Amino acid sequence: MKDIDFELDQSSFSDRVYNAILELLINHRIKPGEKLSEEGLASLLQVSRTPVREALKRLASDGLVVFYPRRGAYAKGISPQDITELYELRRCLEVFAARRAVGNIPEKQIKRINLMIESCHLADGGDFIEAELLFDREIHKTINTYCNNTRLKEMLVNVDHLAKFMRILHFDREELARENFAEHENIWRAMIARDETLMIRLLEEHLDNRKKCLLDHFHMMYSGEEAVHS
Amino acid sequence: MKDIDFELDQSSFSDRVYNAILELLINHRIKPGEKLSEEGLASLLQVSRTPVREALKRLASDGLVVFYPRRGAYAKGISPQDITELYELRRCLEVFAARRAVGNIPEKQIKRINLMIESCHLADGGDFIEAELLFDREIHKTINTYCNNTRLKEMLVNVDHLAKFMRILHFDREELARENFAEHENIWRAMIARDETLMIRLLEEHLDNRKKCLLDHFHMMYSGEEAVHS
DNA sequence: TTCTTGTATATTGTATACAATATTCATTGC
DNA sequence: GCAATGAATATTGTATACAATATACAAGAA
Repeated sequence: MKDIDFELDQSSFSDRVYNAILELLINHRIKPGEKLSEEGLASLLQVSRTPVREALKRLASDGLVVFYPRRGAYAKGISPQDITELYELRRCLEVFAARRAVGNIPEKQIKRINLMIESCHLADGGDFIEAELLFDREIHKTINTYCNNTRLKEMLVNVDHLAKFMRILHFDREELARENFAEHENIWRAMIARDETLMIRLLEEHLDNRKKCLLDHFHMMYSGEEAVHS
Repeated sequence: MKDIDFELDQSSFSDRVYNAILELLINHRIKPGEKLSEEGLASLLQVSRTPVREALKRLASDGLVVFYPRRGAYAKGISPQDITELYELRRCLEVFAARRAVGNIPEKQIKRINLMIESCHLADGGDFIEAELLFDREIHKTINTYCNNTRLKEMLVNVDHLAKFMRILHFDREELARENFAEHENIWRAMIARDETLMIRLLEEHLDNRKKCLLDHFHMMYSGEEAVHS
């Protein structure tokens, strides 16, 4: 008999704790600079310190957490320098990935995303924000899926997590979503038209805009201070 | 009184075990596909399983080790696909880093490297191989140091480890060193002349050559097989 | 008060213990 | 002989124990 794979949740405590803490960081339930006590997280998540420690070490590899010897783990502090560095790296990696993905995306996926764009055009207010988020995720997922490079995929996921973590606060969510959508739509149209040069230009502009936006917010919020809870 | 930092070896067992296993992998004392028993490494390195596990998890994040749930850690297997993917990623990251480093390198460091090039020209045989290795390391270290992007630096170190790990066997060490040297010297000259366009072209050619060289060796050694100890 | 200094407490880094799952290997049946 | 089965063994994943270090806080000196 062929091995019917029941696939009963292979994920370990370590993995689940990793994802849980990642969520806490990305949703800003844990803020930059905040201490991550092993015991505290262990009792919060109802496991022992061991899987918590493994998760924290992994998050440290990801760059979201910093370990100070014998003093424990802290959520990474964020400085304008960090934002600048991250977005420059992101630009490098995403442009590379997008170039590789162009011409690799199956017709079905193209249709799927075109439909999501339609939805955005039809929706408004809260619905638009929701629809735009789905479109945003899907376009990034598509580039990730079809760039055909395993390690690059991991790095893209990583910079994505870092970017989310650094997106500390946004005032006007709808305005942001509108800007994001306009930029993404243009990038997407260049992608499916296979106009690589245009796509790269638009993608670079997009990321530069997002970087600038983040930096402006950062400076407005923390003018004078060096870093957020460094 | 100013804090005179005695700096008495902050490194933990975890760190030292990590470096030890990394060495074993890079020097091919542990071969691709080989099992990495926690108990075995623990007794080899005279520590408990805990720091070994932390080191293995970190190496897994680095992509040098693969974990199979409840079955343990294995040195990553190598396929031509892996080599191709790595060198394409390396090209992306190193070109980016080199562009950022150009014009950032202090005069003193330029002189230092120029001297190392001199040494290579003067040396021959085993001495040349030795001198070329030093020059190779120094040029990469220089790009890493002056690219001014923390996360990028970590990624460069990572792809460098992966590249070393995949460099399974080389027959003619001197011929390889000569080729490497010629390419590196040209790249370096373009860098200090601040001819970015030429530098990028030479760097890309260099990495493509190294990739091809590795793939050729791989195919010669394992023609027919799918991967090395996958 | 403010700055030391010392002690109690808490937390980390590592070792060990233990339960759950893989692997090994001998035995059985074909 | 070879595949299937199952007990014995080994290894992993997680919990706990323990020693070393850091933190917090109280008492005393400047």
